[in-house]
Amino acid sequence: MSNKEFSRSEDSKNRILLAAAEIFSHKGLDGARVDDIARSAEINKRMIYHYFGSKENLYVEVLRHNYNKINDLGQETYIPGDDPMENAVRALRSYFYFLASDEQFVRLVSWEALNRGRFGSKVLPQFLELTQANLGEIIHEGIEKGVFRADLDIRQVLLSIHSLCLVYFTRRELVQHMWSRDMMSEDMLESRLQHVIDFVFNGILTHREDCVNDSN
Amino acid sequence: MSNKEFSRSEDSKNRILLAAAEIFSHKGLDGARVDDIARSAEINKRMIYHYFGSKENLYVEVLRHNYNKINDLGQETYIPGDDPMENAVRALRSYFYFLASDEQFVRLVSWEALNRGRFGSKVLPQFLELTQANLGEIIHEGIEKGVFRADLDIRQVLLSIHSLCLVYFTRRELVQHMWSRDMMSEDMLESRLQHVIDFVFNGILTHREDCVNDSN
Amino acid sequence: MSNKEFSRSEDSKNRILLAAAEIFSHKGLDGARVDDIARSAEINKRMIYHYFGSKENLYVEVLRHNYNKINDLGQETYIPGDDPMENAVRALRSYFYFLASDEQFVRLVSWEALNRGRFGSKVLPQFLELTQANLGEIIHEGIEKGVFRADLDIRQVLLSIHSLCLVYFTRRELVQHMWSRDMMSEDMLESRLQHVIDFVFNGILTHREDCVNDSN
Amino acid sequence: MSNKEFSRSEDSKNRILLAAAEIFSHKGLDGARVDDIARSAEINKRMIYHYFGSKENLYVEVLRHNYNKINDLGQETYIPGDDPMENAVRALRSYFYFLASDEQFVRLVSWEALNRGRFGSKVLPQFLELTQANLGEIIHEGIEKGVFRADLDIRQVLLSIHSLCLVYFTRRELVQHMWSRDMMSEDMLESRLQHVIDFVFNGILTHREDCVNDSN
DNA sequence: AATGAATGAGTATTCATTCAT
DNA sequence: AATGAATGAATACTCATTCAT
Repeated sequence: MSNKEFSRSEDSKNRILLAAAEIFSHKGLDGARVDDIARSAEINKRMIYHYFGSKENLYVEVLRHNYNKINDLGQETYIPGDDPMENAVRALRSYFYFLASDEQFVRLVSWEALNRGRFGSKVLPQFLELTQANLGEIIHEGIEKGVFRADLDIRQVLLSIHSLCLVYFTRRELVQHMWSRDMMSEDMLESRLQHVIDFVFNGILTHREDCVNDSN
Repeated sequence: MSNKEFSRSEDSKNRILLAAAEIFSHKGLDGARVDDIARSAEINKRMIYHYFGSKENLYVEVLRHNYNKINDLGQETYIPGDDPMENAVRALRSYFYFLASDEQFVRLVSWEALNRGRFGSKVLPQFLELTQANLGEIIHEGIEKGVFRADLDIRQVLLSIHSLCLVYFTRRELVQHMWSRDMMSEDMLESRLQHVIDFVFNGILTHREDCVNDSN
Repeated sequence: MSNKEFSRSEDSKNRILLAAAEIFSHKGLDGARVDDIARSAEINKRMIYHYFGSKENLYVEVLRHNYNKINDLGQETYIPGDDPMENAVRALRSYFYFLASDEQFVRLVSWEALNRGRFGSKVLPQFLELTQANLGEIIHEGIEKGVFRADLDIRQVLLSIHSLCLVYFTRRELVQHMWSRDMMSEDMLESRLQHVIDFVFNGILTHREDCVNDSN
Repeated sequence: MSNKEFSRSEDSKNRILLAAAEIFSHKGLDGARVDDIARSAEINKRMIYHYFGSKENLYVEVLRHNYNKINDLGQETYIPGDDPMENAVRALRSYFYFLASDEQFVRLVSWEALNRGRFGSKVLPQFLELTQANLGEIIHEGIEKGVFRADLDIRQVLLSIHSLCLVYFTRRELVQHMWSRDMMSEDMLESRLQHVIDFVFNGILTHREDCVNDSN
């Protein structure tokens, strides 16, 4: 009984976690209601306390579960000997589409930022590090190989790339309202990504193009 | 008699607004407590309802009050005949330091984004437009004068610039934890701004510099 | 100054009383709001406390003021030597139209009944006595003259007449809904009154008619 | 298991309803306090909101519950072929003693009348109709059989009978004060009922009984 | 392992009343 | 005589959590 793939209890616990993740991501810790989570998980409220002890604790578990998603990310995009630019583009694309695909993650991370890590940040590993360790190395390599400018502060660059990807999703509603386009359509996603890549490599000044165009 | 500098009631209303802004910005709408606001404003809770009707309404007024801050911003930085780059740098600097100086604004806007404009976005003008109308025109002008690349999608550029400035503040805690420096110190602020400016104009690729160097 | 017809203060006091009467009559003591009364009287709330001391006290004054209206009633309808039936009809008509004309009175008296005289009945004279002292004597006289049945319990008759008139007004809404006619129109009022008179004198049995018809 | 006589929740819900009925009937919607109801029902206040949603809603349920009592009334008093007068007396007696036995009902209905059906009348069927459909038919039948006068407006008669019964209870306190007798004693109740019956059938004029044409 | 019912401490909101001028 | 601003105590309603089974 206990060694089925998923015991009944594992299943319940999971249902709670998924329902909670969804609701916390939409409403935040303070806005979420334990009753709503229970209803959405189709489970008795009491079970939440049985498995997780408290709302706060459940929230932390939801965070942990989401932060783990990052581990699945980006490792496979790095091809050791390859051109740093190629590697960077792959990493960037991988990160961008990860954010695009997982609204829940993006929102949870944002709530957490606003709550100044009331819970998550103290208990959990800093996810930014995880995210960008990879990209950090690529850039470092690119600088060493002379492909990227030597005067760059890698941390600033990482933060900037992070920003360029993230805000497209965190301010989606507002921007959507201004652009009146479906910002999550394939087209729009891809053009944002292209813009970001271009922006990261070229900036906005004209004379660049003279140099870069031919190599492009 | 009634038009003294500030009537007593104006003063009370203001105290409430300021206290509320501070608390809402820290805890969000759901996390804030009316009692805390009253205590912080050193006023009877009843007056909050007298002047604002409800917690929600008070929140909307706080948003309105904050969004208005943008109007005071950036207009004076634009010098008509000047070099678009100079104008852009000034606008960027002005926006960056506005965000740096007003944590409250940054946080309120972020809560609002997460709440998908539960209140603000319906009632209030889209603040992003206001913010960047200015910068938008500068870039447009820059493109026409051939200073900026003609193939730019201005909206994407605006969003990118917005992102590069904003995230430094919205993720301050997390980044601070990684960089272990006081991110709000004059030094750090200025180097972030320099990075952003440089990033916007030059991107990260090496060869640019070769072209740009002479003009630099 | 103080011996004008109505000093300013008298006027304010009156405005409060009238506004309060209207609001108490509509919403009852518990449902009425001091703020509403002040607003309706176009006076500062503080004045209510100045003149009346408390909401409860104001309510009592409103009751007193209304109960006094009864004094203006019915005395003039009684013609000493006249046929008791004529006198009774006149008294009945007078009472019925008094109720018809003064919804406020009817409602206040009804609230008071439901509140089991939480205030009014202990402080104020029993208005039923006042109302019907007159009619009581007429019936008494009618019995002595052999016009009315000798076996009547006058108190029961008075209560019955009172009921027949009153309920038409106290249940107006409900009845109106069933009858779908404007129950306060001249027509409807008069036919109710005629019914009551007829009912009081004749009851509903047929055989009466044999006797009465021809004389009619 | 779940269909025991009364599940625990049914029992709680019922306790709330009964306590609320009692308190609402005494104090009205505005005068009643949710805390009092909870205390009286010996239950946690929260359960009131769990089962009924709001004070107002609970009030409506109390009304519904009370209005339903009418359904249990009067049907069995009607004997098809019987003398209309007998049937009428039975119906009248049944209604009169129903009111006598259920102060709660009488008071709730009265509050509702004063509140002009703020809630009840919109949500619930018109109870007057229900009450008197029965009596209405009896009178109709009586008229057809020539027992009751043909010129009667049945609706007026119904309202009159209603009035004669009702006011004895709605103005109980005031009348009691005047009559100084226990108006709810068996004796007094029965004599009021006899008076009403007599009054309805005979009115107050003398000649009727003898069929006294000549004195007219 | 699971559940329906219950709870106490909180939380927004309202109200009659009073203060300062 | 009058007012605008302020207050404390209540009041309706909510929420995370626990009890009994």
